[in-house]
Parts: sequence; C-alpha cells; structure tokens
Amino acid sequence: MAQFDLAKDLSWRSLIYQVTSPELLETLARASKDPLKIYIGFDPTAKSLHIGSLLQLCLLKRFQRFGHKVVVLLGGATGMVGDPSGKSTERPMLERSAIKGNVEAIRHQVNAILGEAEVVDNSLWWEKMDVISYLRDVGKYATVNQMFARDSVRSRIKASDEGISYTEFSYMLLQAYDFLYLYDNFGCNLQCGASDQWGNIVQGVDLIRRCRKDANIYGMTTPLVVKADGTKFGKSESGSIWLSKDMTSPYELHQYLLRVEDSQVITYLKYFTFLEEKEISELEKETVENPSLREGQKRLADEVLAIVHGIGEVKKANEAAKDLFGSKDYASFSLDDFEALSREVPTYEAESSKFISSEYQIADLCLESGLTSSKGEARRLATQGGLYINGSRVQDALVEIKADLLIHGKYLVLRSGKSKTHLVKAI
RNA sequence: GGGUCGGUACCCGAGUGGCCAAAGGGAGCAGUCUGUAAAACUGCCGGUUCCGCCUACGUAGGUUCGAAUCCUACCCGGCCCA
Repeated sequence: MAQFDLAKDLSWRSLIYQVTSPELLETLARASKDPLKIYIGFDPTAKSLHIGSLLQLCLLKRFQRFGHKVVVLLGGATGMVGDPSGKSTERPMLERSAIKGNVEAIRHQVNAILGEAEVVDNSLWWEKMDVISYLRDVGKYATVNQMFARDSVRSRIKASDEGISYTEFSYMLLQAYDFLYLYDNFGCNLQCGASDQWGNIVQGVDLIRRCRKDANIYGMTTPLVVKADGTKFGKSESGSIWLSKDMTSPYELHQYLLRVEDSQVITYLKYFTFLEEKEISELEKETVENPSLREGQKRLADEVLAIVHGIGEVKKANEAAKDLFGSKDYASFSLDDFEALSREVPTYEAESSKFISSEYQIADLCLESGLTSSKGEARRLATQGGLYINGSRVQDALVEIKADLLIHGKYLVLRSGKSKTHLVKAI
C-alpha cells in the first residue's frame, strides 16, 4: 500500500461524499503516526447484510489496510426503533427475538468478510440505559429545533400525509449516543456511513463536541449506490441481493453483477473491489472499446464473489454460467454436472410420481418451482415466447409434463426469458 | 377531546351508485434488437378450470336489483383548534 495514502485512495474511488471537517483528509493520510478508529453501524433488519452494505464493509477493509482500527456496530437496540433516514413511511417493528437472531447472523457474516474486526452490539449499553438518564445525559445536549431541521425528519413532516412517530424521531439521538459511547469506551473517533446517514452522524459529532470538549472526532459519508436510472442498487427480480449464501446463492450474486450496466461498471469496480487505479483504468478503456466483451462486469463479479464468498466460489459460479449460457445442450450433461448446477441455481425438488400423473402441467411446475408466481403468469410467459424447457421454447404452458423430459430420468431445466433459470430435480 | 381532510392493486394516483379487476404513471415480466448492457418499440401485468367464476378499493355492518362509490360504527394517519 506504500506510497499511496488512504485519502487519495478514497478520493479517486469517489468514496467521499461529505466530511464533517476537511482536516479529516489530512488525518487519513497520516495513518501510521496516529491511526484513527473508525466505526460503521448496521441495523439488523434481516438475517443478512445487503449488497449495498458491502460498500461499507469494503470501506472498513480499506481503513484496515492502511493501518487504521475498525469497529462494526450492530444495532441490536436501535434496530428495534427503526431509522427513518431515507424512508418515507414508518417502519414496521421487528420482534425482539428476531433482531437478536439477526445480530448473531450478521456478526458471523461480518467476521467472515472482515477478519479480525471488533464487532459490538449496542444493546450492550442501551439495555442498561434508563429513560431519565437518557434524557439527562443525551437529550439535554440536543435541541429539538436542530433535530427538526434534519432532512430525514423534515421530509417526513412535509409529506402531508405521513408524519413521523416520536420513536423514529428519537433514532438520531440514539445513534448520536452510540458514537459517544464508542468514543468513550472504544476510542472511536470517526463514524462513516452512506449519505443518508449524514444527519445521524453529524448529530453524534455535535453531541461529542458538546460534552467532551477537546475531542477530535470526524464523520464521513459515502455516496449512495444507484443504478444507471437512479434507482436503488441491489434489487433483482427475485428481491434483494444478500450477502448470505442461503439467501442469495453465489451464482445469483455473480449473475447480478455480470448484468451491471456499462455506465456503472467502473464506478462499482471502484466501490466494491480492491483493484488498483491502473487496472481499473484498463478495464475502463476496455469497456469503451469492446463493450460487448463485458470485461469490467466479469471482473467485478469475480472480485466481489471472492470478497464475499471466497475464491472457491468464483470458479463454481463461472462454470455454472458456462453450462447454462453456453451450448445449452443439456442432454449431454452428466449427472455430476447437474449436481454441481443444483448447488448454484435455484433447484426445486419434485416428487417423481408427479411426472407419471397425467395431470401435471408445465404451468404447475413453473409455479411450484418458483419460476413464476402463479399459473397465469406461466401461461402468459409461454404465450409470449419466454418459457423454455431444457433449452427449447414451449408455447403452451397447459400441456402435461412427460417423464421423458427428465434428463437422466432426474433433471429438467426451466427457464424464463434470457437468463432466469431454475432446475427441477425429481426425487 | 373538537373540527376537518384522507386511507384505492407492488408504489404513486384517478374514480364518488351500474359501462370497474378499477384511468394514468412508475416499477416488474416477456418479445424484437443487442452484448446475460443501455436506449427504443411491442405485448403482458389479482387468481383461476379464462368470454364463466372467485378474491379485491382501511375494518365490520347496513341501504339498494346493484356499492370502491351512499349510511352507521370502529381502526389508522395528516392538518387545524383545545
């Protein structure tokens, strides 16, 4: 990492959106002399982090690489309240037990990706906090006027038909106190987050400055990751793209990245990989000159997969893709090939007896396997020419499935459109 | 607590007794073109045994031959007043 400093690294990657004070950049560059301790928080609203969070995880890794210390904060307590930032409606509250489970799942995930990072759950201190202490020690240092001015609050108040509950309104103070606590007890002096966290981060910085006079602390945000059309990155036809293998298979993650728009690939390469400037600019050139080769996308997909699931998965995902997008001569695949595929592609296990019954229609199979969400959708799909079985187009989804469609008497490949593939395995 | 406005399909948003499974937009899906990209154009877009039936317009009842539309109660939210 030698001659290149972190400030430069972050800025050519366009990872710096806002900073609380410009001095931060100078401090970043002096890692070896006085390392910072940075923290980023994640709310345990699901059993896994989202691909969008990967940007933050990579950011932490970048800090680690340059010799800074990192802490990951999991909002076991604050997750129960719900962050209003970037939300236009009040969020449903999760069960306490669900949140606890999520915290543990995410803890493992973070450890797997970051290695030896410190991971703390803020219920550690919030569970001991009583309301009066909170009001005296935290509330006293914040003015409602200021809190009202925050975008996250203002937008909800202005949206004439929504409003914001006191609970969500309080969120920013809770997060502010988290920063104070981590400053006092862990020595954290920098908080980062996505740009929608700006208000919350500033709130924390303000709080600490007010009650710990000589503190040197900073806040920084990263840009929001968007797709070419400005919508949120990380959603696919089957929902969110998760970092957990059980929720989004490595193959699906790989595929998602492979389909990234040309106009965004380079940005994403900077955000989500550790490739260096030289290499990325070569990919950029390649993307302009030979876009159809999709070198940028391929590299992005491989790199991210390696970061999230390890290098071993990269090969498997590529092989699965080669099988499914290559010859499409499924009949020549061996049983082993199918076994390997079934670990990557969504696979539906169907009772063999169904294939003997004369009433089992293709549409039933589409529905049961999850390829479509209703039989009607399967029929539409077929009528419009988007349904394939074992690579050949099927025009009528109401015809019965015959057992001889099963390759090796066992497998069948269902496809919708160009790329959405499900495997059916007879058991 | 009072007044007032509102709660419509994934989202936004029309509809204010039958012609409403509900305009329009967005999202999504498929086709053509391509490069597993973008844009563009076309089609689809509650379920189903598909010109029929079922389920849906906050919830529960009621009026009516017939209601998303009218009435009553309730729940939830906005705004104003106390």
